[in-house]
Amino acid sequence: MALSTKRTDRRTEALSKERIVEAAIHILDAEGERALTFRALATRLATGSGAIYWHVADKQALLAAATDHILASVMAEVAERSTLNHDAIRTVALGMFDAIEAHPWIGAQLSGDPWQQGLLRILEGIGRQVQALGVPESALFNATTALLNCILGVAAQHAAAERLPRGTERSVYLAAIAERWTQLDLAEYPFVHHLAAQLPGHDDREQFLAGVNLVLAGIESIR
Amino acid sequence: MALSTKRTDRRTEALSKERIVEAAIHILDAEGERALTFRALATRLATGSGAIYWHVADKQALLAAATDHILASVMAEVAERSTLNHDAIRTVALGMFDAIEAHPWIGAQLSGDPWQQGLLRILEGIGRQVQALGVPESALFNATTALLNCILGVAAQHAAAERLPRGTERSVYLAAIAERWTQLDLAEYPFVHHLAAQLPGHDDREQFLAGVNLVLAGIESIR
DNA sequence: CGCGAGAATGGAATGTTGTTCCAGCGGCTC
DNA sequence: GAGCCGCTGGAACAACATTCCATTCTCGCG
Repeated sequence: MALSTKRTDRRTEALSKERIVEAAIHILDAEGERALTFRALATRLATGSGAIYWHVADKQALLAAATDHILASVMAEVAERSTLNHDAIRTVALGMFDAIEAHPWIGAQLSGDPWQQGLLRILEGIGRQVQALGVPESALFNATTALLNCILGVAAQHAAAERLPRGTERSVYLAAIAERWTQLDLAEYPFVHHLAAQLPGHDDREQFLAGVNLVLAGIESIR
Repeated sequence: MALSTKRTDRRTEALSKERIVEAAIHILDAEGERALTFRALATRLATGSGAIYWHVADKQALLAAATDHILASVMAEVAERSTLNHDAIRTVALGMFDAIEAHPWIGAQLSGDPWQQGLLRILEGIGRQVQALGVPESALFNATTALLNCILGVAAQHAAAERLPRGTERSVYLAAIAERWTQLDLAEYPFVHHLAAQLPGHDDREQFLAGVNLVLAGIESIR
């Protein structure tokens, strides 16, 4: 009986790539990117690091799998609210924005490896709509990657914020940046000074959407 | 005399932040990002790692300083060919593109920390021209960061290529990506398949410029 | 001229990390 | 039951960023 119980336990809690990825995501979300080590992961899964390596090639693959897991659910959710063209693009883009905001470590992953599996889902989702918009063949690639750049941009921004000590308030962070900007030489950096003033109280989501709209307007003009 | 000679030598080859940064850039350019370790740096400077730490806070600061060093020279060079508005923006942008292509490790640095000193130079350079373009106050920030996103996008792409084993041919790299794309499920990724066909023989610089032009066109439309 | 304080140096030591290695266990097939 | 194989857990390893410290060098002051 003891044996059978143990076996059941084993089966129930059997190690698998999926279970590993879920544990990794939990650590990443709860304690940040730096806290994800194979030791921490092994502890949380009550096993050794060697066992994890049997399921996952290396840390990069683990992070890629975790990112893909999140992005897949983003696209799945977005796919339900089926809209068309412009609105569809905005919906996908905002879905990405929210995902990156909720899991900032994705930002580092995406900007570090933009052609990884996960982003292809987004490329596909956006590209189809751009195509449906009637963009000429020759400009398809450029228009789609321009939209992707908006996403990579916000990803980079959140990746930077992610590296901060845990629990830093967003407003404090923005204030610190504005502070640094205003300390620059006014004669040399007049424009940056100008921007610093409106940096606090700045809405990321709005900026992101404005960027997307700008690109969409540009696409309209070449259609 | 021996003493004086030794002292002179010391003076000539005295360690300084500048000399350290130059050595770091040399290693980064010659052997890639992964090769830049404090050991390698100490060896190249014929000193110990402790001495380096006296001049540089940590590795992040070193990379930031190296990046800033390059970006400063980019802006200096661009400033000479003084043009206006659209052309000035394109000139700055292309200068950045060329810099990232020549020193791909900058890509990783920029996308990892988009608000670092170095990028502010670019922000300033582009922002002024956007302002001169007559963009309304409320859209200034958004328009400028949208242009920056194009640069961050190409930075991320080169950062990914940088991580590859040394000496990988660009065409081979592109072919490998196209190969991966065509192996995706055609039903699920029709658009990616479509793009894969035109991925080899694809001109990065042109794509970059097209993205910038798209954003510029969008800016025109809200002016 | 000497001498002392602080700047600067070089290399050893420390603590983590990703990764590899291996001895063994459990279930499966003959 | 014997033997193989997928899988496990944890020890061992190499590399790294960073810290520490004993020593040397420089320069200004008495």
